[in-house]
Amino acid sequence: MKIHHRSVKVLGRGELAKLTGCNLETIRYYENIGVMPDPPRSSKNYRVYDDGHVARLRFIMRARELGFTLDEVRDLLALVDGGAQTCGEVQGLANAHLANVRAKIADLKRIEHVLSSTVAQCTGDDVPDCPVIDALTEVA
Amino acid sequence: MKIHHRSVKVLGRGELAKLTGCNLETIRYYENIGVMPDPPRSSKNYRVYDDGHVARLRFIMRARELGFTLDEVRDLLALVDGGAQTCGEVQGLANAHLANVRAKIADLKRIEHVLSSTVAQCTGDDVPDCPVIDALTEVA
DNA sequence: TCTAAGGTCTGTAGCTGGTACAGACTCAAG
DNA sequence: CTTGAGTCTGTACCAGCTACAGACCTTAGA
Repeated sequence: MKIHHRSVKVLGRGELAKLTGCNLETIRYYENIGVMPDPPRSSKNYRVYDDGHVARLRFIMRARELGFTLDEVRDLLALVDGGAQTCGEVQGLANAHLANVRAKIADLKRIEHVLSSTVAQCTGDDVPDCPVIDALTEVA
Repeated sequence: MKIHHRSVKVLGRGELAKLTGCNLETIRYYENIGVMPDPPRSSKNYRVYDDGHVARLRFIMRARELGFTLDEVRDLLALVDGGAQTCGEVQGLANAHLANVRAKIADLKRIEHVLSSTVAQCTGDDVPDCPVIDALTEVA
C-alpha cells in the first residue's frame, strides 16, 4: 500500500484511519450510510483511498466535532457536492444547528442548577436522610 | 382494573402510564432492564401495579429528567433499596453526575462559540464562498 | 521458501434509551 | 353478541458508532 502515482499518495483503510484519527470501522460505516463515497478497489478487493478521501473524512469529522448530526452532515455535503452551494444555504443549516446547541445548553444549565443546589444541602454524613433522595422522591 | 383493596389502588399498565406520564412501552422496558420490579400478575397474566410502583417510576423519571443515565439510576435505587443509603454515598453519585453535566456544558459552549463566531462572518448571500464551509474544509 | 504476524475483507451483534408494531388474547359496554 | 379498547409477547427500529469472527492477503524475517 505504499504506491506513488503521479504524486498522489494512495492509502489503505488503516492508513486513512491513522492519518485522520478516525476509527477504522467508522470509515466503513460512513461508506455504508453514504456520507463517504465507495472507494475504488485494488485487484484483491482492498479499498484504495487518496487525498480527496482524506479531505472529505476530515470535513465530516470536524462537522461531527461541532455536534452536527450525520443527517446534517449529509445536507452540508450535498450542498458542497452540488458545487452550487450558497453562503445563505449553508448559513441556514448552521443556524438551525446552532439553535439546537443553544437549547441543549439551556437544558443542561437548568439541570446543573437543580443538581448543584440540591447537593449543596447534603451533609455528606453517614445518615440515611439525603436532600438528593428527597428531591427525587417528593411528590411534585 | 378498578378494584379497591384496603384503600390501595390497583392499576393496569395503561393507568400507570397515564398517571406518571411515562410511555406505556417504556414501563415494560424498565422492567426488562431491571430498574422497575416485575409486578405481580392477575389471573389472566395482566400486570398489576400499586402506589409503590407509581412512586418508583416517578423516582426514575425525575432522575432521568436530571440527566442521570439508567446505570446511575440503578445505583441510586440500589442504595435506596438497600435501605442503608447514606447521604454521603448519594452525594457522591450526584457529584459524579454533576461533573459530567458540567463537562457537557463546557463542550457545548465551546461548540456554540465556534459556530456562532463562524456564522457571524457569513454574508448570507447567493455566493458559493462561505466561512462555515471554509472552517470545515481548512487543513487544521 | 516457508512461516508468522499483521492488515483487510465481509457480515453481524452489541451498546443506550427508548419507541413501535404485529398478532393473539381479554375485558367492558351497548 | 359484538365491537372497540386494553393487554400480552416478541421483535425490529432509530443514532452513531464499535467490535468481533472467520476468511483472505501481504510483508518481513529466518
